[in-house]
Amino acid sequence: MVQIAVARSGPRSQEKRAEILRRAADAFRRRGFHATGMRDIARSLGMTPGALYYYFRSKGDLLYFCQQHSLRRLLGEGRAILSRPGGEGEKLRTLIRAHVETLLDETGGSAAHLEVRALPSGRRPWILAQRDAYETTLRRLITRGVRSGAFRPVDPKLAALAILGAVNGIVLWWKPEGPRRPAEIAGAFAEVLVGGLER
Amino acid sequence: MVQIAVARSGPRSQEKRAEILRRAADAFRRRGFHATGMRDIARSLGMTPGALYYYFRSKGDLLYFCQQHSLRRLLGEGRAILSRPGGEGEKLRTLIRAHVETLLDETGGSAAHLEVRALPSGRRPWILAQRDAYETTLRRLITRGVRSGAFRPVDPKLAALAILGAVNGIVLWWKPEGPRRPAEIAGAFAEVLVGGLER
Amino acid sequence: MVQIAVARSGPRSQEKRAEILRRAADAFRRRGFHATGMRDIARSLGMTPGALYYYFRSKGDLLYFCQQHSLRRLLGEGRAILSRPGGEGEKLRTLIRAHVETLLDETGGSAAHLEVRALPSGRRPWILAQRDAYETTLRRLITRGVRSGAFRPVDPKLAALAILGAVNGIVLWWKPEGPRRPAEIAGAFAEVLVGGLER
Amino acid sequence: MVQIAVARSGPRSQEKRAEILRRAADAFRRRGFHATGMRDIARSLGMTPGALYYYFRSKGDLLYFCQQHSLRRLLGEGRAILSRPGGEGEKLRTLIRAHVETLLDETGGSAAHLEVRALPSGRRPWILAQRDAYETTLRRLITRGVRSGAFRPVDPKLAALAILGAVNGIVLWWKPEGPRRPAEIAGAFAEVLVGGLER
DNA sequence: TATGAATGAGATTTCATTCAT
DNA sequence: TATGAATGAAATCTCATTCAT
Repeated sequence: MVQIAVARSGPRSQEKRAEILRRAADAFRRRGFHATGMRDIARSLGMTPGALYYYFRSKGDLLYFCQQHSLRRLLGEGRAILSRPGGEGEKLRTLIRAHVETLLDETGGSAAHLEVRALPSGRRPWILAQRDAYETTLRRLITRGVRSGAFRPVDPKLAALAILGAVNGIVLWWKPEGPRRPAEIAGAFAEVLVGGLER
Repeated sequence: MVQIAVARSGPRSQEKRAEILRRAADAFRRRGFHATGMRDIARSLGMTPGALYYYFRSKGDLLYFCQQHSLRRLLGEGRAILSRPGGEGEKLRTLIRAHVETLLDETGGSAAHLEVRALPSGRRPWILAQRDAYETTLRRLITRGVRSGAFRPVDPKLAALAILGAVNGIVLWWKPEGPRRPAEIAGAFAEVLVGGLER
Repeated sequence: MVQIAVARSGPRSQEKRAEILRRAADAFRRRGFHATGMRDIARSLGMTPGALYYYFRSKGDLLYFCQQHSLRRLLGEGRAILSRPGGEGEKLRTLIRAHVETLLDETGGSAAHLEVRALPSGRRPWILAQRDAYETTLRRLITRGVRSGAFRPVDPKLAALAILGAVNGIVLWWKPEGPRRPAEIAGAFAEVLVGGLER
Repeated sequence: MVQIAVARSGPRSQEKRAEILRRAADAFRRRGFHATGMRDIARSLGMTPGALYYYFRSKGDLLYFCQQHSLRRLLGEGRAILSRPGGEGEKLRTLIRAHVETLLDETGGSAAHLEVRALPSGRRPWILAQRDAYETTLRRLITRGVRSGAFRPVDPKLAALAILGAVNGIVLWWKPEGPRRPAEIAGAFAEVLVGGLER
């Protein structure tokens, strides 16, 4: 089930596909989609550019599967968190922490879900739908918190966007070799962002 | 004084330069720097691509001056706000509102200051310095608030990055033709983001 | 009569035309025809590129008139030298010295007659004819010297080309600010080319 | 050993690289570097312009490797000649003949070492150094001849430049399809430049 | 006479992609 | 499965030239 994100079209080794996605995601995150060439990705894998096309149809598909992987994981975690018992504040903190840690999880190579504009148009709808679903999950949690009185009466949509912007923005400055560990960042962001909602 | 950002190299009408920058910034914001061609910018101005080079040395320079314009304005406003009397909470709200409105001010054509990676290397240091200066301004305000007891004991650097991520992220989804006015967004973000810091 | 090379089409100040040609020739000599832009020439004159077109039809024409000027002078001197009394050896030495000094005469700005390939096709025949005429003059002098016994029995055409190659090549390395004066070079070349190296 | 000039960066068949260099050198020699487009070179090889970039990084590099090839060969021959026994006059004649034949050797595709100004700045120092080394070789031979009394007391530097100018100038007028064979030209030039014209 | 502005053709170069082997 | 080689479209940029003023 875990491999669904990656498994496709028969024999093509899933491991290799996953490895490629990891490197691609890493490159996209560091340099941006357009500034990253297939050459760069291939070189970082010790392959030739042509070989990548045995595993993926196009550069756009590479981006698509990166984002798919990311979003699937985020959405899974998000829904799991929502369905647990507990107060909205605590749930939201947990969700933000999970989001940050997923984003910065190097081995997962995720975090490429920002450059939606670069997606091949045929792939975009699916990603947008998933992204909306995730945003909806988040918004629903906020709405509940507002209703229950746990949160102040904010506009849930804008609050959700503020939170997403803050956490997604991390990838623009964070570097694995930098001083801050993901958990530290995750905790601080959860505190600052949820504190603003709670009464 | 506003035009300083734009005035350079003799006659080359500043108005035209400003007009070009506006359109370029708009295009960069919508499609991203790499996905925007000189053709696109020229067409939106009713010019030929070559004509742009009469006003700007390169596409990278176009980005540079967009960012310069943006940052100059943000920094000016930021410093002005800090030097006024008042509590840190209120100042921070004002600063966030000003930031959002600057970012979304279409006629200013600003908001392109996100794609630092795409800057020509010779131009990057200046932009990074200005960006750091702005971040420092924000961090300093937060630090003061923490010291004065107005804010909770957060890590000022991470708090600043959370706020900046949230507000800068707006340009990724906001469209002039959408339902929300800049002022509305500005107010909501200020509330959510500052509320999290205040005791 | 002297101005014929430059005077054309009525009022257009001949002085200005001459001044432009001097600068153009200088630029062509230093950087080569293709690497020299109309901008460069205009800037060195304190003009705008457009203004040059008031005086000359095209960049190719600029080259043409430079070469015309050069060749006219060389040919005039060459013929004068030939018609004087004296031995062929001495005449050839004088001709070489005159050629070198003309070539390196900065104020004359000549020496641009090397890049024949760059001439507009309509202008080429005239230049080629003049160049041939000059070469013929030189060849004739050598032929006479061979006949008179002053020179060894060389192939006059190849000998002429050797001499021309040697002297024209000077512009590829000589710089006004360098240590050698034109007269010094002229003398040395005349000696080596006419007298040879061996005793 | 000959291929060292060409061997680089892995497989990229050296034969193809050499073939490209030959054509490029030929085109540069005929039309000049700036007047030769990558299109021209590609067409003469039955390729697309883009394909050239699989073998060479840039047009400037094409020029660089042409010159490198030329200079390596010239320098090798020059040094070999100097180290042989014999009188300076005879050695100089041999060197000039070798130089001319190398220059006009079509299959070698050499002779492009004149347009130093067009070299990419990073490549220029190497070429200039090699060129200086060659000139030094020649100058040294002349100096020895002067000391030994075989040559008249000329300025060795200027004499060397005269000889180089004469032989390099050949490429400006020589065409493979013309009437004179390289050996004929080589002999005549050697005779005139070493023996002079006068008896 | 000269300028600011613009044009349009062309140059080099990049890059995702393909394909025979 | 993978590679070397090649393609072709597009991108940025340059530059001689024109033209209204």
